[in-house]
Amino acid sequence: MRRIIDGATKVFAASGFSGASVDEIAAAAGVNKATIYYHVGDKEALYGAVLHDVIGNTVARVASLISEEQPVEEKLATYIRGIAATVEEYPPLPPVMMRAVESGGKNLPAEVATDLVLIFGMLLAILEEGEEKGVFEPVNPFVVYLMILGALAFHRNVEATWDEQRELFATLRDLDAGLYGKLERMVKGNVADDVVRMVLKSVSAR
Amino acid sequence: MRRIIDGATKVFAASGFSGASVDEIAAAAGVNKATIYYHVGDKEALYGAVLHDVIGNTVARVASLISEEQPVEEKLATYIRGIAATVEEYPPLPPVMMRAVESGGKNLPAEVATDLVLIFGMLLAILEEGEEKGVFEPVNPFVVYLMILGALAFHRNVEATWDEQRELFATLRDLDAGLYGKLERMVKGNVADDVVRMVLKSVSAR
Amino acid sequence: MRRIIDGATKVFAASGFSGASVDEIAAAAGVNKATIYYHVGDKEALYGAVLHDVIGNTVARVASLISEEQPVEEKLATYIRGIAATVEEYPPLPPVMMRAVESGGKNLPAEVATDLVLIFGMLLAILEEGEEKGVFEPVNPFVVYLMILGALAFHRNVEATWDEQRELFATLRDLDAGLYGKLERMVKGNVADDVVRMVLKSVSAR
Amino acid sequence: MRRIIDGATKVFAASGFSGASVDEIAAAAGVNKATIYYHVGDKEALYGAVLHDVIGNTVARVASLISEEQPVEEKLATYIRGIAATVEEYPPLPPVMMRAVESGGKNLPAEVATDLVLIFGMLLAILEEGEEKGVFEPVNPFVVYLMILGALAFHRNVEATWDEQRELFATLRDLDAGLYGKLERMVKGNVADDVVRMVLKSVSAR
DNA sequence: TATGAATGAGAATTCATTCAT
DNA sequence: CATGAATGAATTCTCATTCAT
Repeated sequence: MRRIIDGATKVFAASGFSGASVDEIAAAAGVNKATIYYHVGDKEALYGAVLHDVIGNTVARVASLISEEQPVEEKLATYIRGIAATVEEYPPLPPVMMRAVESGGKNLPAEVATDLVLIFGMLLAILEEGEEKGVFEPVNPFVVYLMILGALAFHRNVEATWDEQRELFATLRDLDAGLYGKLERMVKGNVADDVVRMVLKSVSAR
Repeated sequence: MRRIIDGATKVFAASGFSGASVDEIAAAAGVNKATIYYHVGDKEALYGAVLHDVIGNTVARVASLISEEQPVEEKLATYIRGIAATVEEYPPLPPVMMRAVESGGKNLPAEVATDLVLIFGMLLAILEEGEEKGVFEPVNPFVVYLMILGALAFHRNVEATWDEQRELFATLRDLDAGLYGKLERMVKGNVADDVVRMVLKSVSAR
Repeated sequence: MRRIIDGATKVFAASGFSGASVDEIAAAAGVNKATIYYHVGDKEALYGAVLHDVIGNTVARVASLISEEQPVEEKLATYIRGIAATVEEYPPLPPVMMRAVESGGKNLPAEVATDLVLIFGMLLAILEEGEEKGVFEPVNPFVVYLMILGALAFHRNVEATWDEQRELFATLRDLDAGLYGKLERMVKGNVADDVVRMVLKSVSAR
Repeated sequence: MRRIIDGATKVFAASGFSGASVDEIAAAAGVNKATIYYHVGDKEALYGAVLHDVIGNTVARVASLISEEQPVEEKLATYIRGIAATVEEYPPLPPVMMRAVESGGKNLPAEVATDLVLIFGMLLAILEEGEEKGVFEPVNPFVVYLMILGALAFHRNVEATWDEQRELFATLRDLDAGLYGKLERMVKGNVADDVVRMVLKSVSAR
């Protein structure tokens, strides 16, 4: 089971739902194709299992990092860094989460929906606490959520493939070497701190 | 040609690159499958043509909205609202862009990479101008770019499919009606203004 | 063992040899798939066991109904009614027998062939006795056998599924309500008596 | 199209619906497997097309043989011989028809149901005419239909596979050489005349 | 005696692509 | 410029069978 989920996670993350083939997944997992069907069910069920595994783990991890005693700003920072860290250690997360949201629930089992709500609920609680304490000003928590996720998800992705795309951006490099260099530094830099700083600034009272 | 691109855009947006079938696209476009090959080339070329059409149009539109005379904060607001408006009128944009970035350049022709850089370049120019004028503080422009795009893209997607997902979130509604109601209001609300406000706040000097 | 045979009979009758899956049979029997292999052997052996069970029982039943003292016409009537009664009580018989004959002996073990010959031999004996006594005229016993079996088997099948097919024959009903009504009465009527009458008439001397 | 239907007819007749593989059919038809899907649709549609072709042809043929001027007994004989002749020239008919009826309409397209009703309607008309003219006595036409079809269908099948089954009946041969010889003669004999004679006798008035 | 797990072989179906017309 | 037909190569999924426990 573990091997199946891990293999599938890798392949789904690399190629998306329709891009991934069950053959490929079986090979990556080191099991027979039929074994996947025996234990998990069809491709869609497998996809759901992967999402639940990946996102559920993220929820657990981030929850464990935040402690009640922290000041609320720190909680928010921890939340962002927690997601960023998971992303760092666990590259498949962003594409998988992006698809989960983006697929709009098609192929999205209830467990996964719950996971997504849970992880959002954590942020909501932090923002409400901050607002009550007068530390944060009223904001749309969903927008904050989307900005954090969007930034981390996109970034990780671009970073991961920057090198492979060297040719793609060759035109740019020839055209405007300065811009190219700047872009490269941004892409390769540590984005988590930037996100923390910007989000904190944007929600803080005053 | 127009019909082919439009049909393909619809199908690619709905199903992604590997999820879309040339048959489906031909049907959506109302042309024979072979005609697509005659005019555009293979599936990858078709995908490139769609991306170029969609993203290129966005670049042009946003560029036309920003005038040199505007104060830099307004330029930034216009930029964000321009992208939001394109998204509003042109639903396929976010999934297409998300997949373009997410696929990490696989199936991504050079033209499209250029488009993506162009649209980022516009933001970069605005942020640099703001910094020079002392209106903005130094930030990682790429992070800003990602936050804007991420928020708008994710949001549009969730909004578009919220109603279809009603069942999925039924558990949540039963569990915590308050949270559910809040979430619904956030999802359905006008997100562009929130993004503008938060981004401006997060980049402004002081 | 009993449970296996019963489950398998049900499934084979419903789907035929290749249409039935061992998984389905195991589920219908309420035993583990491997248990079937342990007790019976492979699918073909299982099929043989089912046929032997079903047809062997029919042979025994019909044989027990016919007594030496009966006049030969009554023997023939008893034979036909015996088969009809078995069919009535034991719906899987006709499809199983039809498939057994129809498959042309593929998957047909020797035991079952013997059963089929035995049941035919009983008819043969009756017809020969009738001929000797001058009650029946010379006929091709095999044709008589086929007519009896064919009529009972087909009928049972059509009757069993008439209601499910209502839609299929809707066109006919709209077209020619009279014919439809007649057909329905024929299908639902007691066919055994009709077969007895017609067969007796067709074989009787003069 | 012709080649596909012919190949499929051969294979379905030999192995039944689930026993037949689309690969095998494609090979028998001498076309690529995908071509079958392009022209006909899935396996079930293919099966329906075969049934319609086979049974529809039978209807047409038998109808063309019967002329209005014939006395009604001859009409009945012609009807039976017409079906027998079709069976003779067109071996796949019986198993295919048996399955059509036996499947109870599952997988049975409306066209085919119509065909079956048509061929039965012809017999019905003959029997009613005979009854009106006082030549036939009242009988259940459906039973007559089933006896004719059953006898011809089973017979053709047993005959076709008698030789292949030689081993199966070896036990019988050793046991009762006389019975075996008789059986063989019956099986190999011309059954159509026997059926005509018996059916005519069983329905005739007096 | 019974079973959960595993698997190689094959089955149905789809798909991107080509080509003659 | 357009299209119906054709196809090789995958792709998803099933199945009969085995085996360690």
